[in-house]
Amino acid sequence: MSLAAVAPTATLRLRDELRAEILDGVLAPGERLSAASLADRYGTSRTPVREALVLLAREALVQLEPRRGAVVSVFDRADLVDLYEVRSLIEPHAAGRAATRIDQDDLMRLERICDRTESLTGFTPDDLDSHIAANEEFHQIVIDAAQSPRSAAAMSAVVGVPRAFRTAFWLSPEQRGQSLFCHRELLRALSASKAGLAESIMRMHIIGAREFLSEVIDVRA
Amino acid sequence: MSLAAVAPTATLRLRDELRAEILDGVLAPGERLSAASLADRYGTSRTPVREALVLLAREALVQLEPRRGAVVSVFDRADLVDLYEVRSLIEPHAAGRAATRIDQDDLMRLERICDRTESLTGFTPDDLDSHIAANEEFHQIVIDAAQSPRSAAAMSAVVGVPRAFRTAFWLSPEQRGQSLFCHRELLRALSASKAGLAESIMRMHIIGAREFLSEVIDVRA
DNA sequence: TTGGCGCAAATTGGATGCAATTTGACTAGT
DNA sequence: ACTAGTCAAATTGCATCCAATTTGCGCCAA
Repeated sequence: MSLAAVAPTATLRLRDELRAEILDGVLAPGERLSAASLADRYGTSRTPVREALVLLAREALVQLEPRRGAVVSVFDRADLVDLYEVRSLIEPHAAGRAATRIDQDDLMRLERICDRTESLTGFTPDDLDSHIAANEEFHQIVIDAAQSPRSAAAMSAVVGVPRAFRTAFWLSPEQRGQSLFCHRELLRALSASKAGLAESIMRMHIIGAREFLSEVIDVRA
Repeated sequence: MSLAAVAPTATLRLRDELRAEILDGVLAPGERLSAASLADRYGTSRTPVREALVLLAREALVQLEPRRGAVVSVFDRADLVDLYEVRSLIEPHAAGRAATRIDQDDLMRLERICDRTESLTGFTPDDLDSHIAANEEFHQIVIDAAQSPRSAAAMSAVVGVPRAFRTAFWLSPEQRGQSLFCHRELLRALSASKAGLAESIMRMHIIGAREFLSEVIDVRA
């Protein structure tokens, strides 16, 4: 019966929920995460909590010291720039590979995402969420299409931008326009199997986002 | 009192031991890893075994399917090329950053490693191990010196070359020479804070290794 | 003989219990 | 008043226990 959505384990659910809460700022940077209280909060025992924390430590979202528990990682401007620098290495590479490997089905999915994004003209919280989700979906499809397990692994160890920054990004009409433009151009390059072009577009896309976010933070700080 | 080597937890010891055994081929690719038997084998309970497996899954050394346990990942030529392609993105970047950030102490450690490597002229198992260990130490120092947590995280999600390949590499006198040459040149570039040069040397170093290993595998297959 | 069904054994994921370490508050001494 | 020392409470890491799912063997029928 179809793709049989296997019941996700409590560990994975907790990992996703905790990641969301950390990125949303519900769990503040520097906050200590006691396994017992988290287990209580989510209605599970400490075992899956511990395993989820181990996973999040690999994503650099929490820091885990032996015998001393976990604290939510702080995320400052240097981290953001660092993160985008690594993304600007891996994702263009993935886009280039994807150009010669992506299938028609994924191309259509990318196009639908572009169409969906274009129709979102408002700035309501719902629209923001849709933008963010669509963007993540788009990038994930490209990474998967690259068929490079190590690229995917490296990316998953690196992503994790606090929602505050993502929101700032999508609140800018100019960034929305640029992002959609890049996605459309990337789609064309991928459709035409133009690896070098796809790589370049992705690099511009990522570095552009980095520059914008970097400025936004500067203004705030 | 020094860096107080905190007692590593059983989880981390198991992670390291299992990783070593997987890379050494003691645990064969495709082999099913039952938590109970591993716990028995290492004299612990299943809890730390499970946590170690979760960690190794993030390094792509095992594959973990919910409710169905873990199997040792297979590692073929495509994996090796994929791995080195990602390394060739991240490590040169790290080397470039390290050039303007590394301190005198680390430079001296790198130099000592080069000296140590140069004195290893034999091809005994011990010498091979020393080569492999020295090489890993060298690269790790550079990555740490880059002071880029995301680069370090991305690398740790990507490394893990089966010992058979590493051995093949260091059994080649030509590769030994090239490797030492690259390390010495990299050391000079880092000492002179020449970021672009350091990056280029590292890129050549990684891609060179990839080409050699790729050929070796072709011959075998 | 071969294919499908069913039940038992094995195995996983999660909960709980326990010893060891850490935390942090209180006391005592300067 | 402030620092050092001590001891109890909290918390971690690991072992063990239990329910739920998967695996694999045996049986039966075609």
